[in-house]
Amino acid sequence: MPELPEVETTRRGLALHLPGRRITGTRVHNAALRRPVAGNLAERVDGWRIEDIERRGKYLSLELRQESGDEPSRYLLIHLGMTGSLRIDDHDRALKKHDHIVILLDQDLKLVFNDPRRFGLFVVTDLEPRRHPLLSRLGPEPWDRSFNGAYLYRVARQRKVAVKPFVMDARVVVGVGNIYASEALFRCGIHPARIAARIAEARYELLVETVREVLSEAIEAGGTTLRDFRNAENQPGYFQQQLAVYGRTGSPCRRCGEVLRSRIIAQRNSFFCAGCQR
DNA sequence: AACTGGACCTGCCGGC
DNA sequence: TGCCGGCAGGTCCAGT
Repeated sequence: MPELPEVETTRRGLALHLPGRRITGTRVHNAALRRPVAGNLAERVDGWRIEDIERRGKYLSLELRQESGDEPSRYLLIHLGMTGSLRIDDHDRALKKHDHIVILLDQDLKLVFNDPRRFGLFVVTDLEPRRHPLLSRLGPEPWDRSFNGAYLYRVARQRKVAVKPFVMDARVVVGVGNIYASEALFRCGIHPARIAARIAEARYELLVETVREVLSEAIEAGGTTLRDFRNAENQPGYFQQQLAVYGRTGSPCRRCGEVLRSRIIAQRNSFFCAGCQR
């Protein structure tokens, strides 16, 4: 489900409700996520106040503080995996299938983590998120100045992989998943199977621009809803209407009319126009 | 160091 | 109608 735009959409929705809320309890209905949820989650977050919610790559971090104030912060690191979602509900609203974790809040609210495939993560830590092992080796954010054509060109020197898995590698740049990799590469005319080391710096400059463009537009549209993505207010995203290649195998390219193709690259289905992309 | 394939899960869709 | 295979938005790890 979520790539960066869907995670950012979720963050923005939660940011309207969570800051200032006090955690009054937790319910773990199924701890078997990609890693088991800490058995002592309740005692580690009970009574803490949610200070802020941030995003790093596809991770969300909730900063928690004690009411007293001078203790260091504690954090909930949350990853939505392929099918995860977070929503705010009224306290007594019934749970749904795959609602694995519930964080009870004051003002009769609750934060609910739902994840059918359970590839997501729900981690409590006293480490600053950027120092946590899950996040410490992440590459730049797409809008960081350090993410530029020269950087991509340099990093690609020793890579023999195709450019699509290259830009989907979170150590290279965060947030670009299977949908937006295909879309960005289409927009800048780079063939997804082209070897990363065989792309000129100028074309990488272009790729940086189109990655930013596609992600920004998708955030504007509230993300892409293929099957089940919902934001924190339970509304779908609308970017799927603007997808130029993803999931459009066999349809005509909107730019040149050629029939769009797909093929598996590095175990992931990849969509492109053989006429527009080299 | 970098790449590959497999593992982790459930739901849904199409074909028979 | 039901069963079965294939596929799905993401990482992570072991083996090479």
